[in-house]
Amino acid sequence: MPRPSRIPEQVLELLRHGARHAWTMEQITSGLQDAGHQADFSSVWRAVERLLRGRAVQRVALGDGAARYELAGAHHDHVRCVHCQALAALDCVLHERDLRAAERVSGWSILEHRVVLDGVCPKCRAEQGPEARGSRAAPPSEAGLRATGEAPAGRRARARR
Amino acid sequence: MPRPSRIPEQVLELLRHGARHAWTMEQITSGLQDAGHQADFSSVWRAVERLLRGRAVQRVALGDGAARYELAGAHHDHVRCVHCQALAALDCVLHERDLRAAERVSGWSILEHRVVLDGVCPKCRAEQGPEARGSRAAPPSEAGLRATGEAPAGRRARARR
DNA sequence: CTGGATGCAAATGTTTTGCAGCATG
DNA sequence: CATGCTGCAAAACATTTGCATCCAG
Repeated sequence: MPRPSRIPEQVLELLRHGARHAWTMEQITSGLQDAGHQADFSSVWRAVERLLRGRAVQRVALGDGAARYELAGAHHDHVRCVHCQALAALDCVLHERDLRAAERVSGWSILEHRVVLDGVCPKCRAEQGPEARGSRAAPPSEAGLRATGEAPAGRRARARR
Repeated sequence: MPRPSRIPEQVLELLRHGARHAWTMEQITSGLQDAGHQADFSSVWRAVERLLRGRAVQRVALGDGAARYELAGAHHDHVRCVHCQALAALDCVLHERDLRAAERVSGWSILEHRVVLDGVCPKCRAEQGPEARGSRAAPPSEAGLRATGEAPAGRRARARR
């Protein structure tokens, strides 16, 4: 084989021990660079692609237009704060029996699932007021669709989409 | 008011009666054009944005890099075939009680949820073989990650991401 | 007239690929 | 000394915005 393919390992290392649940490609790249590894974006991209194919990493779409990657296995779902865009992991909220039921009803075989919840984090609920609580159906105006705050853990500057 | 703002209405009409569950921006645009409406992409984009703000339409991320839009309300989850990329709607598989439980455990207020299941549609399971069934954890090689087939209902030519 | 909607074009951001070089087995 | 990983650059895509224009009120 050619070069010992360090980047995939470095990516795994980062995903295992980094302080984040789901990483954008850019976050992975700069994460590696911060760790002292010289890593080109496209090399990282290809490494992640390989890891995806090898089922070591999975892609999650949080609905904000940026693809995130996280370790496969240790399954967890995600909650995103509609105010500050904070992201947290949750123990799986979808039960096997519900998946089985869905299989029976639909006729599909279900292999994986990804759940993204939109909500309000405890911090924002405390700060920005209790009016964000409870109203599950249709909040009055357009609050939250274009959240203004910034995420705690340094997300990208521009809130796309 | 200015021009009678026909595009948002046309978009809603399309989403209500079109033969699709979730539409990409491009699908909406060409759908309107096929319906005889002259619709510029950016005008459609802004119309959808308005509909999003007005809570008439919601965005769903299926994880393939293209944002989809669908009517708000009539909530349903999505299953996507890892072989042929077909997309189907499912009755909600996530129960209120599980959401409440997640709220209690996490301390977040949960407003919305989006579930995307990956699986194998009945057609592909019949055609491409039963080996795709059952193996929930880690399929042998890399089957499905780069599905080769094309979706039944005319999806875009290139399978991006 | 006025203000918002529209169309066209271009900017922005992200993902993906082409290609040459190069380090290991 | 061939293979497949790397890096750099650019292409391909998708999303978003600027701006002049247009039109119902």
